[in-house]
Amino acid sequence: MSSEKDASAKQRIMEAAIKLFAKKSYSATGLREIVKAAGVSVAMVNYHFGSKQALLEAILDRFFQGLYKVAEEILTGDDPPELRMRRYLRAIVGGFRKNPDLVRIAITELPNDMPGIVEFKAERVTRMLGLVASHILPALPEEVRENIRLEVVGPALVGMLTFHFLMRPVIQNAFQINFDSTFYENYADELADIFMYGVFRKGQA
Amino acid sequence: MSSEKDASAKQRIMEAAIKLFAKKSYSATGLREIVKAAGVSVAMVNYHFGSKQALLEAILDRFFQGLYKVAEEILTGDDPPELRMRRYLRAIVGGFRKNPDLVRIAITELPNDMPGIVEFKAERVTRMLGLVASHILPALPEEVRENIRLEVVGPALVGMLTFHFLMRPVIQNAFQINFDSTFYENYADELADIFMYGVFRKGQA
DNA sequence: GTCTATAGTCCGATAGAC
DNA sequence: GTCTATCGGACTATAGAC
Repeated sequence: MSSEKDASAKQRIMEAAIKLFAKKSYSATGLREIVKAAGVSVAMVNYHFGSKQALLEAILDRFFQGLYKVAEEILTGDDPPELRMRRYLRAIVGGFRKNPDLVRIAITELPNDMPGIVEFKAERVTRMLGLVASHILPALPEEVRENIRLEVVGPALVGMLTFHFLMRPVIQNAFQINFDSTFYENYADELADIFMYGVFRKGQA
Repeated sequence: MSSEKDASAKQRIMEAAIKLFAKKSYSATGLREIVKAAGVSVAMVNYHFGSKQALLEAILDRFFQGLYKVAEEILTGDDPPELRMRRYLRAIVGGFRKNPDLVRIAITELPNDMPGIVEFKAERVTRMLGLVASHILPALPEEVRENIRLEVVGPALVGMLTFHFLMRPVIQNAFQINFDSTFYENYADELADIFMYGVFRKGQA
């Protein structure tokens, strides 16, 4: 249990699948490719996860569990909503940086019409946006709140946050830059500024 | 040539492929499914497009050609940059509304590592963001411009604009709303406000 | 828990007739 | 331009041995 090489077969399958799904998409990745990278046999996927689709659901679940956790830790409290929102965006960006593959998979695979996945994903997205809305909206002044359509602002924010990680290879190629820690030093705050000034019309903290 | 039923086989293949790629993704859609919907035989895809991948490239091309056209028509001129930018966002949203399937395909398929597609997509994205930047940035006041990192603001804007169309079925399910013309009446301006106040720190026009 | 072997289906591409 | 037939391979899932 000391190194990743000792990780359980189940864990190794999931790690390999995350890498491959992010790189080539869920449906373009074969089970053979996943188990080869994980060093196990095809039968292990169905033994440990039940099916290829259940493996994808387990991966998406990991992504959303992380989001819920951050939301519940950071959005609560009595600090001004702008401050809590800014901390939240920093935490989200930090989490995305650590797991860009999960972001890619969540964004590219969620919209697809796979039977049984539709309800699954709607439930998770609802819960996610609901957490943010319930903690932040009530603390905003009336005149700001009445001009916000949550069903417009929510998806816009998520798009703003995720698109960079979704398209990172393309953006990197297009701008010829390295996404090192210098790039990310003020990244979350630049996005937070856009959102704060754009939606709340104020950006301090 | 009067109705869509009379459209050429090539056109019918492309229309069917757009619907299916948007619904199920490129790699989850088989040629047999496409040609069945188009009322032709499998051989016609390779005859008219060369390969399944070339069909996808033709679809992505249609999407980007539309974007270039809008950019060149609307971004040019001597009006204040805020005004041109707002008109541009309105036009983009209008175009996306007419072809939500194309947006879905472009966003979900662009990041995938398909050999030969990588250079293709990087070239198009570069050209797209370059058009916007070259028409708008020079007209902005120095103190605004120096605080903008194009490689941050560009993708954030694209994410904000596309995410709604990418996730429309999920959002619809989550918020239990209809995306009718009432929903879209002020939609583009709400996004434009976020962008204007967020990035330019002013939102008139 | 892990394997091998295989069942049964579907894939993209093309040859060749019309 | 359009078709049918078919090739060779890859797919997911599972049965059964250890």
